[in-house]
Amino acid sequence: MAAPLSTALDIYFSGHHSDVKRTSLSRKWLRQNMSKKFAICCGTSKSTPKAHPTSEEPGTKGASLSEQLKPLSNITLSSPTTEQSHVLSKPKSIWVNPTKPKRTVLSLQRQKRTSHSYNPQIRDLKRFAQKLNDCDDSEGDFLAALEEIPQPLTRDNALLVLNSLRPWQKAYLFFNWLKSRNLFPLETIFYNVTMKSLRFGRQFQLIEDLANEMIENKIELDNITYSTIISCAKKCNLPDRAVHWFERMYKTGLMPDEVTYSSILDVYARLGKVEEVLNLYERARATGWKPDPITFSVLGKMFGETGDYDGIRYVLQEMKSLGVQPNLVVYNTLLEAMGKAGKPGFARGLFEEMIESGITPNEKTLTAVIKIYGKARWAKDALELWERMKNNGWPMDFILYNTLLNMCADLGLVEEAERLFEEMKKSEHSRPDSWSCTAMLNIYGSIGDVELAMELFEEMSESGIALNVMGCTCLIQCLGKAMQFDDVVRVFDISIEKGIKPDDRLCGCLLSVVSLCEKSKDEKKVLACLQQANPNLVVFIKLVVDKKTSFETVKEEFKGIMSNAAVEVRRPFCNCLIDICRNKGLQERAHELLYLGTLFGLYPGLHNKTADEWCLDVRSLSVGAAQTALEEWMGTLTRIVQREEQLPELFLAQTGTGAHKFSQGLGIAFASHVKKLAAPFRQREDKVGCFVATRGDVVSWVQSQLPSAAATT
DNA sequence: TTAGGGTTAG
Repeated sequence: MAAPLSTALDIYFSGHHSDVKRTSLSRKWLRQNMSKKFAICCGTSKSTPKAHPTSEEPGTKGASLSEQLKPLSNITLSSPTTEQSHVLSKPKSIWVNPTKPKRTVLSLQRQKRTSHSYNPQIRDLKRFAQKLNDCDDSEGDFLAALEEIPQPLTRDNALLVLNSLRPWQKAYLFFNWLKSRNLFPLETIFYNVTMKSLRFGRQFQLIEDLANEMIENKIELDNITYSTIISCAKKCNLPDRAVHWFERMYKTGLMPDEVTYSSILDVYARLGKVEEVLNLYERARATGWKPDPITFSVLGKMFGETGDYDGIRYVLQEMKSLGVQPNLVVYNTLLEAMGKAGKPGFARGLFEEMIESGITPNEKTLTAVIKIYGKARWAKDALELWERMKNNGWPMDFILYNTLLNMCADLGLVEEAERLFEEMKKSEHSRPDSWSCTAMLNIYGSIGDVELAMELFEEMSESGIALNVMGCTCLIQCLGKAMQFDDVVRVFDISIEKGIKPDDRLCGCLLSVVSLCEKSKDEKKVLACLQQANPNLVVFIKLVVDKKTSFETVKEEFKGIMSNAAVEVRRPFCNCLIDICRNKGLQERAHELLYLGTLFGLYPGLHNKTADEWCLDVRSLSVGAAQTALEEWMGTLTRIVQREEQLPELFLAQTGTGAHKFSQGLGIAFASHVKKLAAPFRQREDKVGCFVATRGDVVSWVQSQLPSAAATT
């Protein structure tokens, strides 16, 4: 039988592929169709999958709600099956009768809470509940204290007490006591209140036990029950259980209201199932639902997680077209999302719009915006905002303090950071912690001030602030650059002793320190550290620096090392390995490594070609890797000239000015290598870190390198 | 927490 709830949307959205193309397609589709009252065709295939409806939705009349909803839970929520992929691969143009109302997927009415009348005993009961809260946690003491309960213990009185008990253990004990006394039937609300308490204690198993008990005793589970179960599963990082209960809800014929619905949207969003979220969202919208700001916050966060700028704009556009005014949380979420999508300009606009609308930013807003300005290196905007924060007395907390410190590190604002750090020391609620110290170590590392970095390191152990893995990395990097290898080893050993677990970034840092060692005794010491952190990496280094190792072996092992490393450290790993080889005069191996790095996609955008201009962009390369890339490029150009193939008018090599104002070494080293190779590039005066050559320059350079060729022309 | 959903740090 045809799936009753199926519409064009079922076929279009039933896929479980989360690739970007489909997601953006879905959204595009959503954008175009949201306001239309009927579904339109969405496929071109001529064949009709039997399992799906064509122009009608047959078989829905008289079907139970549970049956009607089955396809939704099966098609939308469960894992993909061959049948579904079949459906997906053969979409069919279909029309849905516009006069037929959309089948609902959520109840537009939020579940009403029962109102209770004023309880004249409220003061006595509150006092009694307080006494229970104050008594010892042991079951015996609690039950003894219960003997003094004000009489009579009516349903309402019991509920009031249950609601006032905390922590969860006491509420749970009281609930079980009520059950054993059998004074009155324990209806849904008693379970809901108890579950709420259990949720605070993250006791998902107990909540699930209670839910099963309700089912067994035929006590109705309502929207509040389900949303409590789902949000607890989410809190306990058990998305599968959240989905399970959501599906069960449909199967039993209970329609979720918007609270339950947005809660499950959030579950899917956190699982990264963008398409499912959009599917559910669209379906609900199509039945006339006007989502509230919480839903938009969920969507905004989801798009932020994938840095999906179009998605964020879609959320804004939806809110605008539905006349939903963003609240503080929505603004915060969208600002955060804009940051993740790398759109500082739009974030700034949104922030100003928020202020304009009369909303006062809180700590989270300011943390998001300061972070964005810092990462974008917008010093002017960051400092202006900081000033505004002070002038307006906007709220600060220690996360915001630490974010300001990180911003200072990003912008190289050393004095400002030091002032702020001192201010934190004097403050009552925002004393420096590991994060603050890490930011300072980062700053001292960036300006290469080993003394200040080590001073802070000692100060930390005196004041009992633990060094974390990132602080350790910053400090070791700083010591390495200062060639203080014994201190590198000392800091590393202390860190391990104190229980720091080395991560890939720390390994990358140690690897870069290895590349700085000039004496073999230093190299040995640092390699011994690396041996503890990542023995495989040490094995690989030995293999690579051994001339006898074949390229095929290097390639195989390279693959293993890189696939085991976090994505963000793969390129730095490769850069350092190239540096190590070059330092040992193993140029050929360095070229092989650069080739492998390129092969495995670690250097996207290294070469950029247009008809008029070829560009070598070495901005993300280390000195050795950049030199290797330049040699490689000159070799390629030589071959092209010799073969008399087409060349563009202009050649460009970019080193950039260094991502950080303290790291400008690459341009200098590159320039000297250009000179050494007598390559025809000259540094542009108007643009630092940019080297240019014309076609004529390159051709004559090649000819000068090949005297015999020059003689014949 | 006063029966249920959303937002801050390398």
